Amino acid sequence: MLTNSRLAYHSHDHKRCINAALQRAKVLCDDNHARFTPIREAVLKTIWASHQPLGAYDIVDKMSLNTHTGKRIKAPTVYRAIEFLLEQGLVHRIASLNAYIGCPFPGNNHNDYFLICRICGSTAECSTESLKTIITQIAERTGFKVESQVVEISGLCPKCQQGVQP
Amino acid sequence: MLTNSRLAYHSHDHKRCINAALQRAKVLCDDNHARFTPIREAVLKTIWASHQPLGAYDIVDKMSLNTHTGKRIKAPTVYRAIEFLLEQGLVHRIASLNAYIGCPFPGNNHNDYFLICRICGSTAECSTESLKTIITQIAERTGFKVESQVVEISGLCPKCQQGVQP
DNA sequence: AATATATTGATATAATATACCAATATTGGC
DNA sequence: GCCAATATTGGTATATTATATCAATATATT
Repeated sequence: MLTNSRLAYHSHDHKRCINAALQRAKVLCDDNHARFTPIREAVLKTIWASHQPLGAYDIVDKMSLNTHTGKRIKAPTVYRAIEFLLEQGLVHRIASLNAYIGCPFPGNNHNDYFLICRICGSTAECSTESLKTIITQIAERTGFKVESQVVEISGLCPKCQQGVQP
Repeated sequence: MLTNSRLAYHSHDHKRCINAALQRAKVLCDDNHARFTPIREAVLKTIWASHQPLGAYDIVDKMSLNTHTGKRIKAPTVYRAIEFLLEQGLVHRIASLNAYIGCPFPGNNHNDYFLICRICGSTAECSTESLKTIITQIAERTGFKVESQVVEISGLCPKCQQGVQP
């Protein structure tokens, strides 16, 4: 099983997460002959600022702060960057939150699901064949052909179970 | 495993689904000392008009048509009814579609997931311990405590796999 | 019947997402 | 390098989904 839950739910040097994500993104886009433009990079960096999913307008706000100029980045620009990043598998949409989170292992076939802490919001991604297998088996018993899955688990992360304030 | 996939994906007398759902709702609300008012009943009936999840504003539109008066039902009224029906477990929200669907077996503990046909939109609900068990096991390996789950599977229903137009 | 509580009506507005067209930047063929 | 084709971004408007608020009405409780 692949997961970033140790990073998502425990203290760590998050700058390394960000740098690694940006580095991976560069390589992956290069491989795909896709253009990793400054705006797309900035949006990805903003999303990776934490392990908590970020709404599109949160991204708009954070990026507008960072420009230090009068120019505000507009929603369509951010949504277009998100669309690109989703296509490249660099971010995921969390449907139950209307929010976006960086993918810690892009390029993998996405049998993934998310663990979303109800208290601190930190979200880990997990990827495992076994869940996909079970889902496919159950679905196919009814004659349904699985194409994609949205699996979002809400609950308490290890820290928040202990009453540790984030 | 509990599922309504046979009804959702095959020809049947849908009036019976509607009547059964409304009847179950009456009983369940009665048991819970919750008021199954005319508006709540009308919203539930509208949602049960098909096996396809319905957006809140679709419900608004359909109900306004049905009144035959000048009075349009307004969004907040519908959302309040939906909120009530969600609390009673009579309908579910499909997060990936921002839409609502009737629960075919309310009162059960909800380890459920949804099979959503990409073509015709028809959606079946399934409930099985095994999925919940797997999810809980995988999550707890990382120290995460599961509270609730959103599992929405997209793909092709039996009919649409055969190119049958809905 | 009188009061408290719950529900609905009505308006406004928040939050999320997309359509559209013009302007600019980048790529690929020559 | 230059030009045309394509992709990206800027900017405005608007669609879609959801909630806040307060008044009016209906129901339940005593």
